[in-house]
Amino acid sequence: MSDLVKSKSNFIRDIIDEHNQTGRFGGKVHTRFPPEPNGYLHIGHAKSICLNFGIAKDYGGLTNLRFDDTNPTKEDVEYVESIKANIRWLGFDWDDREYFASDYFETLYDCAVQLIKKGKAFVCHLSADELRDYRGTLTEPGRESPYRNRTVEENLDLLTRMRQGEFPDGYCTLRAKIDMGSPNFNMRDPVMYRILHAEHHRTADDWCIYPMYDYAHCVSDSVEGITHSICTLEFEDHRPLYDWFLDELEIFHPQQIEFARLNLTYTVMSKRKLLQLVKEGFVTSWDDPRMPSLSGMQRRGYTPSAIKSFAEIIGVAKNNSIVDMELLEHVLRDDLNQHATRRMAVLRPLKVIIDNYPEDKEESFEVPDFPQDPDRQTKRSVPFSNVLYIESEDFMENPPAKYYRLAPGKEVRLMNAYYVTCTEVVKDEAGQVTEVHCTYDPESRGGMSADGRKVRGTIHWVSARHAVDAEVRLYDMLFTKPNPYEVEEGGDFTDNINKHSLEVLKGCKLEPNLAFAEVGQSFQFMRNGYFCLDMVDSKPGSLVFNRTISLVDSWAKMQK
RNA sequence: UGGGGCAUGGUGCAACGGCAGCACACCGGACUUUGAAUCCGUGGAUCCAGGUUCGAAUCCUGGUGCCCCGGCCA
Repeated sequence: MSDLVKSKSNFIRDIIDEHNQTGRFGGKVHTRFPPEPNGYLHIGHAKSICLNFGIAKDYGGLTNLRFDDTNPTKEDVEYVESIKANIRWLGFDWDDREYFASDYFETLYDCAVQLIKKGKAFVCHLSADELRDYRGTLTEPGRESPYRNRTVEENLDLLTRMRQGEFPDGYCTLRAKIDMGSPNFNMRDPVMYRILHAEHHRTADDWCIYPMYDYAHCVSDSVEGITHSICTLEFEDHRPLYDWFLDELEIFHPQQIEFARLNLTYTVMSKRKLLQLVKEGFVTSWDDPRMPSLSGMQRRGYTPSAIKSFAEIIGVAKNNSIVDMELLEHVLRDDLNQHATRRMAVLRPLKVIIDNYPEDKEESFEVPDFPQDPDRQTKRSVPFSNVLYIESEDFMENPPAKYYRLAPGKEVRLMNAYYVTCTEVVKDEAGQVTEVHCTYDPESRGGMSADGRKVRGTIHWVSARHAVDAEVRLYDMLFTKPNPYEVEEGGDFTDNINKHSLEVLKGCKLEPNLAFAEVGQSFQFMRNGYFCLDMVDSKPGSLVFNRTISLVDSWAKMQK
C-alpha cells in the first residue's frame, strides 16, 4: 500500500485490506455509486461519490454508476441527466459502466422464480394494513401470512399473472419466506415485488410489477461484480437480508459496508426537504445558489477540487456527526485564494474626486491577476482617472480609533495606484455623504511612496469613466440555525429559513476587465470576498455575480 | 433483557496493547499593496465504573448516553 493510501486510513480501507489478505475477492476492488433518480445530488452525495470512486481508484479498481430506478412513481429522466452532469463536473468517470437497476428486471424476475421453486418466496394477498399488523411490533414477533404455505405451482402461476397485469395495484405481493419471529423486521418475510401500474422512465409499461430495494440492490451488485457495496448507516439492519438473498440465490456475494452520511451545519441534507424548498418556492430551482445541491454549489462558484478535498478531509466513520460548514468554506477559500482571478469591484459605490489629478488625463496600471498563485504571474491593465468609485464602507467621516481606511485628513493607498489624502466631504441636504475629494501624491505611483512613508490602509477602487455596471447577488446561508432540524414544537424545518438569504445589489461598479468574464468563472474581489459569474441569468451587458462564500459567522454577528 | 449501531479537545477525523496526533474553529504574535491571505505559537479530549496487563482510547465485564429499524420508499 502506498503512503498516500495509508494516509487516508479509515475503517473501510481496513476491511478491504483484510479482504485482500484473505483473498476473498482475489484482490479486486469494484465499487458503485447507486443514486435513485428522484432528485438532484447534494453535497452529501459528493461524499459518497468521492468515497466510491476514490477508494476504487486507490486500489486499482473500478466504479460503476448505477441508477436505482425501481420505483417509477418517484423517478424521472431529468434527475438522471442532472446526476450524470454533477458526477462529471466533480471529475469522475464511469466510462461505459452506466447501469440501471431496470436493466436487471428480467434477471430479477428469473431469480424470483428460482426462489419460489426453492420454497423461499410466496405470493401474499395481505393488504398493506394487514401486512403491517401481521409484522408484529418491536418487542413481539410477527405472525405468518395465511398465504405463506401455498404450493410452488400456485405461487408460480400467481407471479406470472402478476407480471401479466391481471391484478390491480396492491392486490398482492411477492414475499420472501424467511422468519416472522426475527427480531429484525427486515427478515419478517419482506416484500420482494409489488404491483405498480405506472409508467417507468426507461421501461415504459413493460412491467407492472417492480422489485423492492432490498431485493433489487443486492442482486444488481452481484450481477455487476461489485466487491464492496458501500452504503449509509440506516442500511445496517438490511445487511442480513442482503446476505440472505445472495446466499439463497447462490450467486456472487459482495460485501455491504455502511458509513455515516454527511451532515453539515446550517444545511438540510434530505432530498425530500430540498424538494419541498423547490416546490414551495423558497428557492427558484434545484440549482438555486442557496441550495446545497451540487448544481447550486456549482452556480455559487464552488470548485470540484474544493469539494473533493472536503470529502477527503472530513474522513469516513460510523459516527453520526455534523461537520462544521466553516470547514467546507475553508477548503473552498483555500482553493479560490490561489486560483481565482483577482479583480477590483465596488459593490456600494462612493464617488471620489482627485482634485489635483488632471481631468483629461488617463493612465493605467499593471496589476497581477493571481497574486497568490506562483505558477500564474499574468497581469492585466487597469485604467485610472480623476474620478473614482470606492467602497462606501471604506470611508468614514468620523472614524473610530482603529479605523485606518479613508477619512477626512487621512492618507490611504489606492491599491496598485497612488496614495491619496482626503480633503473634503460633500453631503446632500439629508446629510448623506455623496462624494469625497482627495489629493494624490504623484510620487507614489504604483502604490509606493518615494520617501518610504507607510500608510496602514489600502483600499480598492474603480475608475468611474471606465467602470462596468453590474448586478451582484449576495446569497447568504439559507438556514439560520447551525442545525436546521432543531425546530420548535409544531414547526416545520422551513421555519428556520433566513428570509433575507438573497440581496440584490444594482449599480455595482466593476473594473472593465470583468466585462470579459466567463460564465461560471470565480473571482476574488478583494475584501468583498469571492464571486462567481452566474451561469443562468447572465445576458450580454448585464453581468450577474453570485457570492461564492457567505461567512457563517455573519449570521452569528447578526445575532449579537 | 426486542434488534442493530456509535461514543477521542468546541467540531470532524486518526492512533488497531507502547509518548493521544491532524484539520477546522477559538485565542495570541509576526508579516502584509486591504484588516484578507500567509507564517509562528498557546490552551484545550479518550462517556462512567470495575477488570486483564509492566503498560489500555484500544482487550474483558457491567453501566450511561445518542442514532437507526414496525413503506407494497430508497
